[in-house]
Amino acid sequence: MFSIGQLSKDSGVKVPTIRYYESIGLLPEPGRNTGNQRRYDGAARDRLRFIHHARALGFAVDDIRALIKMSDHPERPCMALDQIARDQLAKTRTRIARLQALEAELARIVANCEGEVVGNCSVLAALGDHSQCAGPHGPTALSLSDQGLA
Amino acid sequence: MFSIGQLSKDSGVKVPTIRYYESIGLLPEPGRNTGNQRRYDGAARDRLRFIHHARALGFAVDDIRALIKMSDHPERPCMALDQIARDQLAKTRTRIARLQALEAELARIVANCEGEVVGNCSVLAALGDHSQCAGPHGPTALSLSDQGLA
DNA sequence: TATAATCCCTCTAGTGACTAGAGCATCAAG
DNA sequence: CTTGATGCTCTAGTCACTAGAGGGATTATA
Repeated sequence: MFSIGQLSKDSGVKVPTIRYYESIGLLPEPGRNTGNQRRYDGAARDRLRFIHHARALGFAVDDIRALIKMSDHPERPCMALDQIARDQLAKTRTRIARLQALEAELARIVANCEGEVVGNCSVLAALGDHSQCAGPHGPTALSLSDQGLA
Repeated sequence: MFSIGQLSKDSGVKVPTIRYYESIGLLPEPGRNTGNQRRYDGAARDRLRFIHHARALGFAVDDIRALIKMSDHPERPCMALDQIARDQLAKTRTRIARLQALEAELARIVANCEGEVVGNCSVLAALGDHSQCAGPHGPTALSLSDQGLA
């Protein structure tokens, strides 16, 4: 049995984040010692590592909740589980593609700058005039929230 | 002079978002008609388009604020302005690189699945055991907020 | 045993960039 | 003059944390 600080070091998850995970039901409530401090066991550490790894791979908390729920039924087929992972892979690829389009556009904008004054700066001009864009970020092609920015 | 709804259509920015931009000082407060409704002119539309385009390229609101401020001094050198754009390009490239590392890891995890039951699912195993990872998302290599997830 | 440093507790509020909804006022068309 | 769309303000919610206040508990050292 160990303290929340020890668990934090073992797992790489910050102390407030561990408490946050408990508050949203990702981690079960642990036991307490006589001084009301949380005391964890190896199972808690394993689950927290699982959560941390999944978050590091970009899974949403809701996905992780679903993964944990499924892991409680080891006899069932794992199709739904794999599907969550495949969806995450697809989301990641979509994000990469969109960011690459932005990268190309930004590179074009930056390349045109000739280091003069603001008044005739090509960067400002490019930002102000959407029609100069060759890339795929037309008014409807990209939603901001899909860029991983929101 | 046109209404906020018309401005929204012209710019591709939703009505509540326009009001939000005004509330945080990105857009100047427009005039009102006798019924207290906002009335915009072409300059407002141009500025909103500028903001929209910059957001679509991933610039943070604070960056956009800085860009707008600089555009008020057309006689100054545009170095600082270009630097913001170059920083954005660098950020975008960093995000792409990190997402590509995640993509590789996810692809590896998903590829190992043989479609059986949850109990021996390789996806769960891979998520639970960080040490299986070949990629660069070690415990300290990636912070979650740097993935564009936060 | 006393004390100091470190750790832990709960609770509230803040982050970024919006989005949703309540409850009401105004406008444009027929 | 009515009706439906549009507009107004204000509050609260989103996501996944993070920061801070104001205290209590534990542990290491003197």
